[in-house]
Amino acid sequence: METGLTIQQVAQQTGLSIDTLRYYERIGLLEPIGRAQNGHRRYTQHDLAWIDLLIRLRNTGMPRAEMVRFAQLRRQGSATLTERRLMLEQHQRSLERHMQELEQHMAELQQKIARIKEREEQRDAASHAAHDFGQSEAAVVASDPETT
Amino acid sequence: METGLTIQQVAQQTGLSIDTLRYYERIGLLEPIGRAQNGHRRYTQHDLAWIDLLIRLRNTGMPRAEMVRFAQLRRQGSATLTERRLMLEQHQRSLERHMQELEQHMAELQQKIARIKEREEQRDAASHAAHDFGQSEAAVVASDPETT
DNA sequence: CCTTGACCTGGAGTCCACTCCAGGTTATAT
DNA sequence: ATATAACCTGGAGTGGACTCCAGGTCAAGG
Repeated sequence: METGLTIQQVAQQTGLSIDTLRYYERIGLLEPIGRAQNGHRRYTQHDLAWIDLLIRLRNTGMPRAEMVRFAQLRRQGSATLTERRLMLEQHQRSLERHMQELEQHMAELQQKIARIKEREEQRDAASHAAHDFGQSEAAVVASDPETT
Repeated sequence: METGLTIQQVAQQTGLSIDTLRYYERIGLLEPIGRAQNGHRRYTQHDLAWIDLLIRLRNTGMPRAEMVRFAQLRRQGSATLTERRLMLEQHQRSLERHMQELEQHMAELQQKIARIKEREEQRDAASHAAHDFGQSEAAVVASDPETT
């Protein structure tokens, strides 16, 4: 069985580093990868698909311990399908909540930016006024309480 | 000036731990907080508002170094308003991208869950068949290639 | 007077998720 | 024959973000 992808190829295709791939194997996120005669890893398409799922879980914030648990269940075969589905559904719900929070934060950031714009205009107006009336820069700056 | 919130009150109101509040001050996310006569910190509403912004930035994934930079600019007063706004706008754009990625991942998770459901049904059908034909559990499990 | 509770400081420890060695093997190119 | 490249292993190091700890101060209550 000399087919299969080298660790380098998998790194390129997945965007994970070679070290990370070996690390994932060490901590049990990947089952032991098959080897060529020379001892080098050879990844199957099957491995690839699993790695893609891992990346998705990681990028959606699933904690490492939970991913390890998920990987363990997978190794136990189809008897654990339901448990795995429940885990994913649970994760999906928490992701949904997280995304709603992000929306919220986004809106607040938007407001913050708007307030900064206002203050930029005030500042510029004040500095023009200062210039017109010969008021000192220091006094102008001091008049800005920098409230947020 | 004996007014202001104790560190404990701020911890409760913000959800940050007392240790985290002190830690944020150490690394320069918070300017040195005012003290009561006995040396205890007293937080103003102004501090509170700033902490809320920090939490928002943190929760939307701004890296610590960038937050420190932002805090430094803020200490320099209104002259840096524009630079700060640009930072926030930039951050907002990256957050937007991140949220789109999450949407994408969410959709893929959804598909994954659907495929697992299919396999659960297949498995159950197979196990009933096995039962009907007296086929062994082991053989049924072995017939599942566990492809994803 | 003594304890209790809320705080203080500087520094060490923890967890996560990698990332980087050092030293070794094997296959290929010059 | 040897150098280069691509791997291997076990283990140490890193950076971020806290979190915990030892030892100390201070004000109020029993």
